Amino acid sequence: MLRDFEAGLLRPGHAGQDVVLAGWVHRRRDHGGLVFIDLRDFSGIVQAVFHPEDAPAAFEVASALRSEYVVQIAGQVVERTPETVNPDLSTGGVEVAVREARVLNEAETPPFPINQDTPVDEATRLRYRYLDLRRERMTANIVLRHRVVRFIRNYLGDRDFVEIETPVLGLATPEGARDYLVPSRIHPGRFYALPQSPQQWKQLLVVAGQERYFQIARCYRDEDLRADRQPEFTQLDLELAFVEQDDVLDLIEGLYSELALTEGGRFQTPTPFPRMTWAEAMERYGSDKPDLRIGIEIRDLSSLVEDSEFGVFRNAIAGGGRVRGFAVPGGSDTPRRGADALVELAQELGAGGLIWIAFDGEGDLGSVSPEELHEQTRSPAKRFIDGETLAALGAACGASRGDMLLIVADRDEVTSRVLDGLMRHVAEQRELADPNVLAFALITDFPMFERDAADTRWSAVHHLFTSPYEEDDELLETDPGRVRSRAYDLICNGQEIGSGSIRIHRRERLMRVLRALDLDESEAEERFGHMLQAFTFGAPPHGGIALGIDRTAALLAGERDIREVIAFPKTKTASDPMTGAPSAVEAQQLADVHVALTPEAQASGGATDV
RNA sequence: GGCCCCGUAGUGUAGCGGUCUAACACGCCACCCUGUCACGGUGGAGAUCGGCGGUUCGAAUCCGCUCGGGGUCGCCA
Repeated sequence: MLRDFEAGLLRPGHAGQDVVLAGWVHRRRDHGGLVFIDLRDFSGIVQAVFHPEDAPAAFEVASALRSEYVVQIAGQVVERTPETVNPDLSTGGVEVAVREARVLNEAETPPFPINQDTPVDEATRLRYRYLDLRRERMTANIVLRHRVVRFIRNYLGDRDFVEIETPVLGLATPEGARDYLVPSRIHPGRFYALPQSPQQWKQLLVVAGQERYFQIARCYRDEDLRADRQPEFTQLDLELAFVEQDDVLDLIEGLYSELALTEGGRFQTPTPFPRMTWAEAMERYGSDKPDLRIGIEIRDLSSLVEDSEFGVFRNAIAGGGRVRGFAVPGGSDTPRRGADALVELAQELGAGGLIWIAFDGEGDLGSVSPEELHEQTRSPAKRFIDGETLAALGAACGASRGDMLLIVADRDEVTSRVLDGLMRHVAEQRELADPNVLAFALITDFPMFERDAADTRWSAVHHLFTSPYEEDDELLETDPGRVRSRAYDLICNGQEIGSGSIRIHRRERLMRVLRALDLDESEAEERFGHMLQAFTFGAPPHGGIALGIDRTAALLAGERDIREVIAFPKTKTASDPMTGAPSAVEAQQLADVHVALTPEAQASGGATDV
């Protein structure tokens, strides 16, 4: 070994010991006649002192050191005098009096500071990712991610789960996300697809008698990216035989609450996790992944205004819609311009408009007469709404004076989307969500089907193998939109963390669902024949869930962007500025796999000639 | 694929038609400094303002295209 001790572990108890350390020059402080080096290794930082009298040769070396040089030093651990102790450093009680020093490698001046957490352009960070990862915050994030995965493996291993790998080269499927395709050399014109998730494999493993399967699985989707989306990402995938919905939910709640306790100690994590149906979540929050930290709920105000002379309200109700809204605590301080911006946001989200009602003053709404309340309230709809109604609307939303109501009148689908968007917006603006809280919840009973983008046919909300509620079975043929499924999500702080379901394990039932989706038998046979056949050989009832490891790690690291917990992420255009991937390939490589480029692809730099 | 934002020394920013011969901080280089720890002091080097084209007497600044990065909608069963 080039060292016999780690820098970050030195404590006053080691005083007097001779140690050899190796690491990077984190910072150099040259006092002319005395040089301090902060020596950094994976374990942390310790101060090394170079005295010209005590070790002239080492002092010479120290004078030549620069940031990120790699050095080896030998010297004695010395307890610092009280006035020179550095309380900000875990090793601040000691320093190393260097006797010998050796440069193991020199370093160019880094393109951005390694020794401080300053913002740096994302592309530059990725181009020098190995330097970016040297920074303390990133090092910690990567370690945290490791700890998260290790915790999961231990937790599930302790509960008799078996980790099983599934193929990366699989069958392409037309539905769902776009596949990453891999051409076959041996089979001209045929392609593998990289897995979007191990969904079918895990069900087949349960059919295979693996009653408790899990995998930390890499998944690939060729779709446009976001801050919380990468072309390749990692799921905790798991599946169990002979379980019902609550068994899976209990397992996930146990796993995540203990994970948060162990690796997210700086967060407050309320337990048990609230469970609510999709319908309840949509009613109370307008979202299937509400941020429960915000603490605001949507209320149905229709009955208060159904006789209103205000056309906006009356027409919405007459058209089968409702009037819904919520109170923004302290929101009456919103300036006119801010209110206009909210109206604009509501329209962008698809609403015809937005009624805002600002109750000025303070105290209960009832502390003044309805007439006075009306007078002290600002709202563009004021002349259509009398004082009593204002008070009633406010009361229904739990508002006091000083608050502001945001009200939308339309079909539920619209009011939910708009109010959810508005709620997130004002919560962000007003910092209503406590950053020190992890507010998990489990959402159940998702609808089974939704209209596809073109609104021409029904498509599965979760996936094809999700089990509908038996009691909704007759709706499969009559009213598919009302069929509820045994699908569930784990959410946290307004984000979906994972999603799963109890599966259909009988062939006839699967065929019935496929028929509801207008898939005929031969088509189904072609695409899912292996699954349909597997189900004929005694498939046990089963269910599972898949959870986003990247999001989980980001949440526990307090990071917004999953790129901060991925060692080598890709940019928004799914490229890697460091390696240059994806790249053109030699013409021969394409020929080997029987692939020809379109003229457009060639023009944009496709293959290179051999 | 649509919409929006960003691109100025190594890094982060300022400048937003002429006074820019482009400013500031950190970093870098040199010298000084024996107890600092975001050490301090003095001096210095470093950008033709992402690229191309246009408007203008004059462009970092305005316009178009393009490249790169980011956000968002679509998309992501």
